[in-house]
Amino acid sequence: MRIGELARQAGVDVQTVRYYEREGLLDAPARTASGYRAYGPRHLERLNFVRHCRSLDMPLAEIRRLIELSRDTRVSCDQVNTLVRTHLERVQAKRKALQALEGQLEALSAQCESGHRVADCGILEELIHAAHGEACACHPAASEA
Amino acid sequence: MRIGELARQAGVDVQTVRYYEREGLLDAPARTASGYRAYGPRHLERLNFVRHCRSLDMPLAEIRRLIELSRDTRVSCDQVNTLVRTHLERVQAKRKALQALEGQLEALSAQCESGHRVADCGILEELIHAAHGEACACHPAASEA
DNA sequence: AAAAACCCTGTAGCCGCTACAAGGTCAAAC
DNA sequence: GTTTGACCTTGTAGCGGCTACAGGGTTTTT
Repeated sequence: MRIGELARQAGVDVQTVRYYEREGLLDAPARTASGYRAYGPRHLERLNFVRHCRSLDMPLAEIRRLIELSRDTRVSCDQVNTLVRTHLERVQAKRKALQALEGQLEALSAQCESGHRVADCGILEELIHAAHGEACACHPAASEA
Repeated sequence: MRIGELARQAGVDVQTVRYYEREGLLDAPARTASGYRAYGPRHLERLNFVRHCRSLDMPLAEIRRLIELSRDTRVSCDQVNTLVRTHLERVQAKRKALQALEGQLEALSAQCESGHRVADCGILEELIHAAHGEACACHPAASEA
C-alpha cells in the first residue's frame, strides 16, 4: 500500500502521514525501488490509533507516550489511566472556561439594541470601560475576587 | 511612559506589546531621541481594550475589526453585535465539542481497574479496537450517524 | 565607573497540521 | 512512443498568538 492509499483509508492528508512519521508516531515503512513508501496493515492500524487519540484531542506527545506504554505489556495500566484522566481534567478545565466565556459574551450582546449607531452602543462602551478597569457586563465581579 | 511601564500596567509581556504594534492593533508611538517607544494614556487604554477582547478569546483579526468599527461612530451597532454573536457561536460550538469529549474520556477511563497490566487493560484495547472501526467506549454510536 | 535594568531589532520556536515548489515515477490514452 | 495525468519524493514556509533568545545600545542606580 502506498502513502495515498493509506491516507485515504485513514481519512487523513498524505502530508499528515509524513508528518507523523517525522514526529515518531508512525514507523518508517519499507521503500520501493523508486523510493516510494510501502505500508502494511500494521501501519494503518497504528495510524487509526493515532487519529482516534487525536479525535479525543490528545496532544501528539501523549499519543507517543501511549504507544511506548503499549509496547511494554508488563507496564501497569495505572500509567495509562493516569494519562487519560490528566487529559480529561485539561478538557474539563477548558470546557468550564468556555462556559464562563459564553455567559460573558451573552451579557455583552444583550447590551445592544438593533438599529442604533456604535456611538450609542453598549458593547463598545463595555469593552472600552473595561480599559479603565471598571465593572462591565463581561466581567461583573472580576474585581471582587 | 516607556514600553516596560505600559506592559506592566496592562499586565502583559513587553514582547506582546511590540507584537500588537506589528499586527496593527496598537498605534506606533512617538520615539525618544534614543529610539525608545514613548506611550501616552491612549495607548494604555487601547492595550487594555485589546486584552479585554483577548480575555473573551477573540482572534486578533476580529479585535482589529472592532477597532476599525469603533473609529467610525456612524457605523451601525448591528455590525458590532453580529461580530460578537458570531464569536459567541464559535465558543458555544467548541464548548459542546469539549463536553462530548469529556464523556468519551470518562467512558474510556472507566474501562480501567487499578493494579493490572496494560495487556489486560480496557483503555488501550478500546483505542486499538477503534483502529478497526469497531464500536468503542469513546465513540459508541458514531457509526449510526 | 561599573553594574544592573531597561530598551532596540531580528530571528526562531511552540502545536498540528497544510500548502507550495520543484522535481521524479508510473499507468493508461492516443 | 509520447504525452497526459495522477501519483510520489524532499524541503520549506505559513497559520495564531505569543514567547524567548541573541547581540547590541541606553539609562539608571550603586
